[in-house]
Amino acid sequence: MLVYDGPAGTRAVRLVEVEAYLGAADPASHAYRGPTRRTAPMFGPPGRSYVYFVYGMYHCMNVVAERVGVAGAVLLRGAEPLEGAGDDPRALAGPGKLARALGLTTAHTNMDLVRSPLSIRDAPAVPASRVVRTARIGLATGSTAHQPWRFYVRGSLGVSRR
DNA sequence: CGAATGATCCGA
DNA sequence: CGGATCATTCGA
Repeated sequence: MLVYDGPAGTRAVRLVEVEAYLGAADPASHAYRGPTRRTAPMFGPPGRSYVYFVYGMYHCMNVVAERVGVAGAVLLRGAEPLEGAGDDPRALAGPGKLARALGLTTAHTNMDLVRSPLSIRDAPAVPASRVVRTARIGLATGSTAHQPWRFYVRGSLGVSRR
């Protein structure tokens, strides 16, 4: 689950859809061409956030997943509301909508997700039989475009495309 | 400095 | 399928 104790109170959601992004080996990744000011968190320590702004109006959040110097992150694409996040899972179905619902912006990039108001915590385990693995969404081109690096919980209304 | 573009979403 | 809308990135 993802918890944000922010200015609007505590908001908690149960993550049901994610995608993995690598570095130099993944043309679809922001980290493909090496670190920049924006993507620096992707090359930093694991367990921190990487939030970026795109299409002039949306923010998307990732969880950095590799050791320092190695790019790797998990894009949070969908969730179900638990607390303070409304009661409609469809409002959390999609990375832009998820970030918006929690009130996340680029100010929340590079935060320590273990010890900060924005945190990732354990949630009840999901049986492997309910986890679906598919290709990632919204990628233009690239050799990794068809890799099955998207995971979601079968049947959840918080999944962006079903 | 200018131009292109994007890990999206919504509405027609 | 196109438009919204702008920070970031790359090339000149």
